[in-house]
Amino acid sequence: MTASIPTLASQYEPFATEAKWQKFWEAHQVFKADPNHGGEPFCIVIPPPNVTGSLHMGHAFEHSLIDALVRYHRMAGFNTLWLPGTDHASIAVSTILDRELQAQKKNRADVGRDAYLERAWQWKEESGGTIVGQLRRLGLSVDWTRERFTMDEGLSAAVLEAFKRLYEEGLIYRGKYMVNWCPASQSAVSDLEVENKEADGNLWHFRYPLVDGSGFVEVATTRPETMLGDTAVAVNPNDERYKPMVGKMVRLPILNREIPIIADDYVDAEFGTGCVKITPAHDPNDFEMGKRHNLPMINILNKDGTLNENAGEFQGQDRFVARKNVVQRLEADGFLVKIEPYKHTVPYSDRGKVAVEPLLSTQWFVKIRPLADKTLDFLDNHGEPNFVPERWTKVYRDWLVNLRDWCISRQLWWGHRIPAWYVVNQTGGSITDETPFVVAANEAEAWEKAKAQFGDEVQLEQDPDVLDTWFSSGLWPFSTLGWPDQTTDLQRYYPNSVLVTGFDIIFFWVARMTMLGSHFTGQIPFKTVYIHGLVLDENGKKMSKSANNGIDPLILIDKYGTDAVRYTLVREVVGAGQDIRLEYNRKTDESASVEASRNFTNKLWNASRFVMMNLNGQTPAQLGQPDSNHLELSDRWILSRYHRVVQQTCKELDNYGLGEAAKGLYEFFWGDFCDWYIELVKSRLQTEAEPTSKRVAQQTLAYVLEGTLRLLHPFMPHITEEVWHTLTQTGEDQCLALQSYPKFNQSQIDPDLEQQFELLMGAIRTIRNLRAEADIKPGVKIKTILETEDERERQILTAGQTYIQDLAKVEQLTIAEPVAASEAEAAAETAAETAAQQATQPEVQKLPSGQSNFSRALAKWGLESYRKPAVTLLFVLLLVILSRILLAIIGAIDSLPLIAPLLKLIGAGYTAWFLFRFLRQPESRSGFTERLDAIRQRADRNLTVPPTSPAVTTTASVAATTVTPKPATPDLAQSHGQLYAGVIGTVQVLIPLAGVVDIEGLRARLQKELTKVQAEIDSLSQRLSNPSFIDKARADVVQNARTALAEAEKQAEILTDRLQRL
RNA sequence: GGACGCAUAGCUCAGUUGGUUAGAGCACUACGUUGACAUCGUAGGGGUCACUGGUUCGAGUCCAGUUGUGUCCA
Repeated sequence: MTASIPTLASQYEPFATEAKWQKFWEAHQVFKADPNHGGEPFCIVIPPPNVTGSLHMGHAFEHSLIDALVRYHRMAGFNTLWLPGTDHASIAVSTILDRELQAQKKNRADVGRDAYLERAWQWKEESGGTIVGQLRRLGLSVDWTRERFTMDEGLSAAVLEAFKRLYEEGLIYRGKYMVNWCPASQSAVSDLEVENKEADGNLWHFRYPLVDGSGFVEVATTRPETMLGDTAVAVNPNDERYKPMVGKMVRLPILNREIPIIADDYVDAEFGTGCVKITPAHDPNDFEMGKRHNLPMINILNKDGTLNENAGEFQGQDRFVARKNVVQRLEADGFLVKIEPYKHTVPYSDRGKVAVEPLLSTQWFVKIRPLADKTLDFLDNHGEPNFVPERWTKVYRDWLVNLRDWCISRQLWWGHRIPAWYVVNQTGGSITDETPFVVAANEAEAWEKAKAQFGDEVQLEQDPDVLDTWFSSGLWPFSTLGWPDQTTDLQRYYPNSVLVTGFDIIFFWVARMTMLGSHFTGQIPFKTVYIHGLVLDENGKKMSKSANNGIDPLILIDKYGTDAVRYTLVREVVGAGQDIRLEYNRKTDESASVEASRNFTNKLWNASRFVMMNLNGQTPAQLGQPDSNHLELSDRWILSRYHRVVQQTCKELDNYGLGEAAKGLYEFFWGDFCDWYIELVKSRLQTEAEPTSKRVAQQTLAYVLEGTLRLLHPFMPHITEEVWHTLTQTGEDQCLALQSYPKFNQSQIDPDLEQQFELLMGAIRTIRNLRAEADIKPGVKIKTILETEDERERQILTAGQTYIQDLAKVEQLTIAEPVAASEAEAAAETAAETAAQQATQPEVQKLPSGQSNFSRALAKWGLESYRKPAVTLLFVLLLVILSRILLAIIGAIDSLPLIAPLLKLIGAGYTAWFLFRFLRQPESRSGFTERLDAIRQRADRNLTVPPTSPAVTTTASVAATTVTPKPATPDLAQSHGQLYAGVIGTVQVLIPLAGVVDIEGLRARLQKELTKVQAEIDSLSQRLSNPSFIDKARADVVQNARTALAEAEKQAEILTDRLQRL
């Protein structure tokens, strides 16, 4: 595949690119896992989205995180599988279909089970198709050949097998218990599908008369209509007030049923009147009490929430209508004591959005304790699974400890039908609570079992109910891999490596998987559980359907591109588990944070364009790795930064620091690579540039860009794939997604070098700052003097002088040792006197002590590579000859009286002129050291050295229009009018200005800086004068403080000096 | 009522085992269209680190409490 040529477009256009690579990856089965390949397995199963419509931002977020992890591990050499699929979502889909029927004034029964299921499958095809399309649009690196659905053939077989085994082991039972009844879906729901909401209600107080006529007891309730099902009144056995009444009977108003007063520890004597009405069929606590005291359990509700025949005159009324009527009747009969407003929590059905009723009914349950205990054992004794962040372990554990038996039957049609067949001929042809049944993996087996048990004449009917969806999703990590068969996939990829999911699902799903997984496979289904936060809306609210504040990821993808959206979501993550907030403008469908990511993709695109435009059509492979023998300062710096970011990125990714990794790459690429390195190498890429230097720059650019594309690939797969193909010119046989992830090379990381580079960048920033302050036009080239007493700083600045000149637009750069203050003053005073002499007698300042030092510095900075021995030799020879001739001439005419001084002067002047004329010829970096040598030789041999100027002048090499040696600072100040000044480290930055200078502005700026520095000096010296600090703090901390103080004092000195001169 | 988070620049958030003068992106101000990028560049302004107390030579960071806010559980 030929990638488009990026030089054509100056803006990245994501849509064609994304579609292209999504198609490519899938067509070439790039992500198809091969269990027979080598490599440590890395497997993640997708948390299957419900087939209830479309994906929301939470899915996009979760999938972006998973894909980053998966792509990273694949590139890092793991045998990687990411298995996609969807969940049938029994209740959710049923709710949708029931509403659809309701709109047609029909119900489930009207259409029949078969037609209903046909419609359900049709819905699944539509919604599942939408979702799978959206997954593709996200560019996920899933293995589509292994796509699963919770109700497909294999998974259904796994569900039946699991049910059968649990039943045979006595871990599934059928019984009549209190369940949460949802009148909307007319099904039982599990504890988890109930949401408790606080509501303003009332506490109704009633009087129940004692049968013996000795008075009343007063009870209170929030659900008055349940009194119709009361079968007792309970008090605390230790409650002195009621002790004499225990055992007596009261007459239940309206129904006139006689019910007993019982004593039970459960009753809180302090609450209300201390007397509690007991409705065993409609309250979980009352149910328990009812069992303890053998009370009758009277159900007063129909499945749809209306009252049944046990409600007497209220039969057929809706529960809320009946509530009013019951109260009215009690009031009329004189049993109502009072009504007080009361805040209480009401259980609501998560799906049906109506209040659920506790109801006694016959259901299927999983006996949870044995499963939970086994899972707890894995957690407590083996530390499995490992939660990231760790704090979720406690939530998970608490929940496992407090679990109650799990109601798994749902009175719905869409789902896995419970594999129990009732022998209905035993109970008159219909299913009752007492009908015997057989559990089997299929109907044939059921017949076989039933016949064996009940004879050949059996009549069977399968349980009409289906299983809770979580029963099948609890098997997902292994059922998708082929369980119960011992498939190659199962052996290779189970247990999974990581489960990535939201904390809201720990209870629903994670615990189900660990319980079922540990039971059926003897292993926790995943090593690590990575819990991420939620995507909050622009107001920090949880996105939900009911609040209607969801954001469709596709709207943002259409606007900014998939990579931008994915990158935004991942980048927002901090640590792990924290919620992320997505900026979003609902009026314009714009998001500032996604726009920032889009800009980043564009930056990546354009920087890559720049690099490719400057490689002369060569690929990174053709260019080869950066030639270590010819690396320049900036090359070694960016390579050091690059390897550092490789190291950091891998470390972060290994520890689930996805957001940090993404941010680190952003900063490296935009900051280090684009803002600094590319700017630094621009001059080396010109056609007239020195070929070796140019080639090394190209090699380094290509190498770092190619590596960065790999690093970024897990976060922005499409654009990196596109650019990588163009850059490397590889065909269809390869793709970035399957390249290896970069590995860092410790030997390339040079902290010392990076620190030195900080000084250079600081100097550049300071000069730019001064330029801006002094209102110097961006295009204007200026003169700049950098002064520092620190020889090392001078060396660093000298080594990077072309960088300073290039990036700060400096035409003439002087790096010098400052003169002492007293000397400066003296020099300033005598400036006028010496002016004439200076005008006629060019001066060259003394070079820094010892050339050998300087040479070593050059060697250290890698500049020695630019020495051209032959040229040097030739040059030195020329100088020697020239000197000899000059000396000979001078010597010859020296004998003549009076003329000697004049000739000496002329000779010196001529020498200088000649040298500079000559020096201008071979101007290039290679002439750098030679020129220094020349200046030094000349200074040593022929010229007088002004005693007041012990400074070095290293004039600009390439861009200099003049190489006239500059006088030392004070004189320069005199000759140039005013100086604009700043400080970085202990380097004084001076910019001579010809025109009018805003003295006050400069003074204010210097003063501000001085105040800041002074504050630091105060703080540091205070600390250092504290004996206990010196005593107790770590030695390096003390040393750092001393160094910092010294530097601050130097800065203060420089700034004070400057202020005085104004 | 219990548990777990969060509180740092106008906004969204970083800030490693306590150690220089607390950072980034967005927004804002000024200048700039120099042949990668205006979806850009350069520079700048902007913070009593929620509050109170404690530990420490030293606290945004650790401890206790208070306030505000969010989530889960009951």
